[in-house]
Amino acid sequence: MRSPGLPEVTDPAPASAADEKKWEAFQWDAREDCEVRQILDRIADKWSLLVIALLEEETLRFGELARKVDGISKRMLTVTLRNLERDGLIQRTIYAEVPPRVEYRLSPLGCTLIGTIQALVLWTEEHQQQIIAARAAFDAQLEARAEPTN
Amino acid sequence: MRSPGLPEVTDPAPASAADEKKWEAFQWDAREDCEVRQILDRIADKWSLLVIALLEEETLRFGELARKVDGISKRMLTVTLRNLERDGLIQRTIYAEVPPRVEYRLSPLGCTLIGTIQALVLWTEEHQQQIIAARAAFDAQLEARAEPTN
DNA sequence: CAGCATCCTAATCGATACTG
DNA sequence: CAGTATCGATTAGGATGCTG
Repeated sequence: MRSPGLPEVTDPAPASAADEKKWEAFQWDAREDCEVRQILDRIADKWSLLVIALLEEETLRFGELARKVDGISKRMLTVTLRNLERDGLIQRTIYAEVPPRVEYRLSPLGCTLIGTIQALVLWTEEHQQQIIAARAAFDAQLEARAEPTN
Repeated sequence: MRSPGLPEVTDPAPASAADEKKWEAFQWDAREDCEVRQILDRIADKWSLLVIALLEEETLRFGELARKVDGISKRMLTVTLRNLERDGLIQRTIYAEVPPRVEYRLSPLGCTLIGTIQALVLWTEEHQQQIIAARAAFDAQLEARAEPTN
């Protein structure tokens, strides 16, 4: 399903960046195979946000990334980097040295994303206490409902 | 693993919203069980972004959401709505009527997210052509490399 | 060091049937 | 209408071993 080879461009001219208020129409929720949703899934996936955020600051090698992104496996790091590279968000530079060295950095396109990602992570950091509290309250409600006579 | 019951608050005082540049320290990439990453995974998941974006505009019923979010199953819509409700991002109102009616709307906390989500979706819409082109180029490279003599 | 291939488990998700 | 419960299929993802 994620086959290469450019799967049909349904919407040919959406890149008019000028109008900030295209939201009133709000037609992007339509089809499942809509490009926007596919791309959104990619950049918002479990590891991509992390990797982009890290590369936002500095160029990093594969091993450095592996160490910084705690919990990621070599396989998933490879997959994530490949996807981001395929989408043109990061650039991969191979240095022909004796111990192979490969560096990853944000591409110009990727750089246009950092503001948005910063905002998202910042929002999460600033509201995590509220969310944790909300979860606790919700779970308490559930338990109270589950064992009313206990 | 996603057990209820408030799983340990490691970071007790992060809600200082004033400093915009806490990014220089950049310590959020640390532990896998970090709250920020868990929350990020939740709101950035396949359906949550869609649902939040839809509720951003208007209050909607279960069936209306099901129709608007093309491709979602009843199960996933239920799961997504429950998660968002548990995180305190949406509010669920049950009307005791003959044909049951349940309405979902963004909570005040959820409303603080809409700007960020708008930005993310907007970015995707504005850059989708570039990404599609990057993918095509990347795939072409791969194929050229795979069959050099063919 | 970087990273691909393989195997295998665990989690996700969709379809269906049933309930208040 | 608005879900819940169950089951089977699909996929993501981790561990490991091998290559340039």
